[in-house]
Amino acid sequence: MADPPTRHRPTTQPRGEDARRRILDAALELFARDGFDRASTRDLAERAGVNLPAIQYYFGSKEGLYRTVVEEIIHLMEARIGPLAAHILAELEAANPPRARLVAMLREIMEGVVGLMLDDAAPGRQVRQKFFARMEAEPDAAFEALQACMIRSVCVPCRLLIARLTGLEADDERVLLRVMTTIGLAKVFCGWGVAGFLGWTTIGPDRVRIIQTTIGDQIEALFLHERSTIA
Amino acid sequence: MADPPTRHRPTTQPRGEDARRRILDAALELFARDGFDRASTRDLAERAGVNLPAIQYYFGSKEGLYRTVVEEIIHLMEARIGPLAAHILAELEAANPPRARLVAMLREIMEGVVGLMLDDAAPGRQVRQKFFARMEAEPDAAFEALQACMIRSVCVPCRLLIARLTGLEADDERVLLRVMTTIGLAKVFCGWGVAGFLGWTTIGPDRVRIIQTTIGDQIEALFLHERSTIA
DNA sequence: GTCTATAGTCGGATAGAC
DNA sequence: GTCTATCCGACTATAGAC
Repeated sequence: MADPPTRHRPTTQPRGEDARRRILDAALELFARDGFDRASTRDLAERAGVNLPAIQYYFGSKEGLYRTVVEEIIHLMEARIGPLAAHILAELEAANPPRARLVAMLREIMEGVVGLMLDDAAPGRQVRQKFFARMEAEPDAAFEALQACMIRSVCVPCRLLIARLTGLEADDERVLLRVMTTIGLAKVFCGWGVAGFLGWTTIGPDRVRIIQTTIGDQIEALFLHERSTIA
Repeated sequence: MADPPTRHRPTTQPRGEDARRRILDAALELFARDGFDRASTRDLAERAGVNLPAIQYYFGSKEGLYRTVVEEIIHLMEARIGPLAAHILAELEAANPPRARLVAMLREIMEGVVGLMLDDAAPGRQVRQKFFARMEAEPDAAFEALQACMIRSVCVPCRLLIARLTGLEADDERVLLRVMTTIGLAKVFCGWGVAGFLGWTTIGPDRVRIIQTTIGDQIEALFLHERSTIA
């Protein structure tokens, strides 16, 4: 998995850019479905409607293509939940929001995560879910950036919010543990279980809303009252 | 690592079973670390201290060895949390336990799961965690049995308990959603984040206890009061 | 039962024509 | 930039001696 920096030619030619795009789309789907190893470059080229060497030409190597795919996922994540995280950090630094507002922000960020993961939009929900699952199974070098993105956009704001809500220091172990469980409330819905266990074949915007409400309500139940300071 | 020179002489008595066992141990570790595809039979044979064809001899094929490894994991799970699940089901059928008892049982089963996953005992915690993560990433045929085991031992009891606690039917969608979030409370600790995010290098019995308490306390906060009937 | 040697296959990468 | 044909390494599995 660690080849030297290849000569990776991202030239922006009209005809080339189209082939490049098609390879990227096919790779996103195939890597998610089969994983890095099982996805063969032959199958990939066929699906993309290009010839085999095109992969080496545009991305240097199979792994170069893989890294590019992961980077695309990261950009999607960053664009969707990055601004929200930044806003929360700014608001926390500028003022000392009341308890209800802190809980609302916590709700917002966790609902944002599942909204992003379960949204049946462009690159396909199942693809994203598979990629997300693989991130945990294979602590790949390419995935470290994705993990870092999640920590920056989700864990850090979540941690600061819970520190305020519990009245503990941000690096207190109890805060970290509650960050984990709070994330867990939403994270279960990012795995296989959503379709399988709930018996849902599709997840429309209405069902996303139901899940978000479920998570949000429980966050309120856990944090809205002062009692939670003890835990 | 290497056994003392006392029985260095291969008298070919239990030699077959011994080799089989060593292959199985090496496979458990290697499949967890590298996954099915990346783990090569050559590496495996070397680590197990046997020759290459021994794998075909004892397990028929690489995939046969893989299935056997997964079955071992399933047996471990079944032995640890199966009896608890059976007991809960029996108690629910025989009587109508008070609210506090229902919550206690819910606590017990979720704490049992993380206890099993994080216990630094025999086959190694990290191995189990990796296998668990892979189960989600690769909906393998061999893993379906493991998923079925988890549903039978965790999801079903959890579902019945939450149905009683909320006063809803067991197949109500709201019950299923709360089963998901409740499992989520514990499931986050079965992934990579435990060591990484919490900054722990090892997880001793004391830390397992802390995690269990965290989860249990929040289950109580969510279910102990009648308010939860609304969600 | 154990081992050496090898068969047969597949997949990633490359050379070089167009 | 695109393609055909090919190389080469790695892998699983097996044949057959001991």
